[in-house]
Amino acid sequence: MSETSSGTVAERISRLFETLTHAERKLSNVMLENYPVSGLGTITALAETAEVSAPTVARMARKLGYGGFPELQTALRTELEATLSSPIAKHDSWAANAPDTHILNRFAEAVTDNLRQTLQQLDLEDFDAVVDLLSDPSRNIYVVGGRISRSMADYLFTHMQVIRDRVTLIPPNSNTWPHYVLNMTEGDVLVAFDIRRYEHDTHRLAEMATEQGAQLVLFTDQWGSPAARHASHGFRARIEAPSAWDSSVVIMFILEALIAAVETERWEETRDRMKTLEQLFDRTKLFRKFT
Amino acid sequence: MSETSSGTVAERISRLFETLTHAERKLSNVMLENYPVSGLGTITALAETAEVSAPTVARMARKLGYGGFPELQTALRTELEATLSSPIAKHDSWAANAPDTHILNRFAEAVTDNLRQTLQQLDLEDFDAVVDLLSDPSRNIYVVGGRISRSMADYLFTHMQVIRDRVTLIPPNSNTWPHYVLNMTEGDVLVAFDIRRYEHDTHRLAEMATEQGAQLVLFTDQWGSPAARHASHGFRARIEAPSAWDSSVVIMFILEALIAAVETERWEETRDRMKTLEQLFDRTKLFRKFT
DNA sequence: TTCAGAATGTAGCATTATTTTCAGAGCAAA
DNA sequence: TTTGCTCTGAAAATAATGCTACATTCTGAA
Repeated sequence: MSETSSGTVAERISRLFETLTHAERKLSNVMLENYPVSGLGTITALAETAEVSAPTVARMARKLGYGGFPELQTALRTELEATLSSPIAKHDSWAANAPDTHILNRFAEAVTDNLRQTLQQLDLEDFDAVVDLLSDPSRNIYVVGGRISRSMADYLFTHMQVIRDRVTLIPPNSNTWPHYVLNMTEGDVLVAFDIRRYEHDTHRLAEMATEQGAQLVLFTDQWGSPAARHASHGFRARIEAPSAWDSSVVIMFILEALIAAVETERWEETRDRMKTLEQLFDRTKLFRKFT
Repeated sequence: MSETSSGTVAERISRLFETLTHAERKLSNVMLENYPVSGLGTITALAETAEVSAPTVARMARKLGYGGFPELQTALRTELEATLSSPIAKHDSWAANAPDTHILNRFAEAVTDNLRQTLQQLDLEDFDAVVDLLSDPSRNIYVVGGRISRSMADYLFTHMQVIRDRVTLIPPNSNTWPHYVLNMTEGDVLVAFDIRRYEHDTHRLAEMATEQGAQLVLFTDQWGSPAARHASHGFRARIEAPSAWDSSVVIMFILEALIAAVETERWEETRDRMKTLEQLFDRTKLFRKFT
């Protein structure tokens, strides 16, 4: 079944993707992005959209097992006809060829529900306020996670570290926490993750930090962590999933939106820092060669 | 509102139908019959299907208010595009009370697009095969991430560690990697994350691991990492976001779905392990009290 | 760094599609 | 039947599309 010359255009692209070159991949993405309409215009139009040359498109058509671009177009039209004539069918399931009951589809359903519900009740003023806090270069930012949410904390830390100075990741081992609290002062920000099962230690840390005058930004689930009473700002994400575990996808989503917003807020500095970082990486690479 | 030059192609045809000539009516019927696909081929093909001449088709396009046949085709494609993308429920906006342009809404749009497109081209056989690999207790599992994707690796590791034995998280420092490769044997599994910018070291690790007989499961982006050539199974996630960074949300999604599937596969063992884990946590807590 | 080989784009050409021109067919009215 | 009109399609002219050959650029290995 792995023959080149069978299946829909999209399938063939996916199947051959590994063997495609840089320009061809760029083209593939454009074709799949607005499938199949983007492939129904002229070869020139498609080439321009994908920012590749027309011959590249023609070569790709060959690679996919068609005699040429027009032949590929005919295939697209045939597919489209079949799709349109079959009743609703369309977006019943997310993953193609998978039954609705496949874990991927059930997960997709759950996650988009979570996302919708979370956004519905998310307080925009809170969001913007947190962006301001995190953008303020005079504040120290501390990030801490729990047993599972540690990865989220880590993710936020990695990105914030690029964007700005004075960001600290507090390690998961709660023995060391007092040392960090010791350094917190009025106006500092503690970003904490506390998803069920809520961790007693996190609660304590929040308490101590706010007593030191730090502001608490709390990420929690729809039931709300007990630490919430100390929080100046909080995000309650829905985390339900068809699994024994909770889903962190929505949390990740909010994090990324936050990061993007902070980044925009301080774009000048961020850009400079990113540039410098690139250079430093290059030098590291060079350094390695001589080791 | 009865102007010729407005509305969809179908609407215009209906509106003008009475004024159309014999040959033009024959043509109209063909066009409406298999709308809009029949109009997307060449003018000659359409003419032949309708058993009229090509000039008739061109004249008709003019009558409908278009500059020529190609212009009519463009209109058809635009309509089609709108039709195909709208069933996916154009959410007016995700976050209540926020303008569409708020970063949260733009992000939500991008992420759901990413999710949809990723699932569309995701290979289910690959997915199921990876679930089998990760469920097989006789294999050692190694997990490794890059500079950013490290958090993803960490997240997977944390969960897999609960579910099963013999899971190792390879640290980000590539100096130590050979030590890990040394231990890999036939049938072991290396789960690697390589999102752009692709890291040369990761590529090398993949190479060495597969030479040792390990199977490579690779998470990458839509452009595909160079390490993919060594991969037995791969997931290509779309990572575009309205930000200077890429979005890891879809990767996280796939991870969670994988984890849920593996968990289901070996539910008996997982349940026992989770129960034991709970008890261990309780004892840790107790232990603390006396410290 | 240098070099070979692959990948990509440019330019021109062959092909195909579209439009225009024009002659003939059909039809209604005188 | 004739006349004049519109409609229609054949064929030529024009425009565009898509393909091939070749030059340039890029990439990766030595």
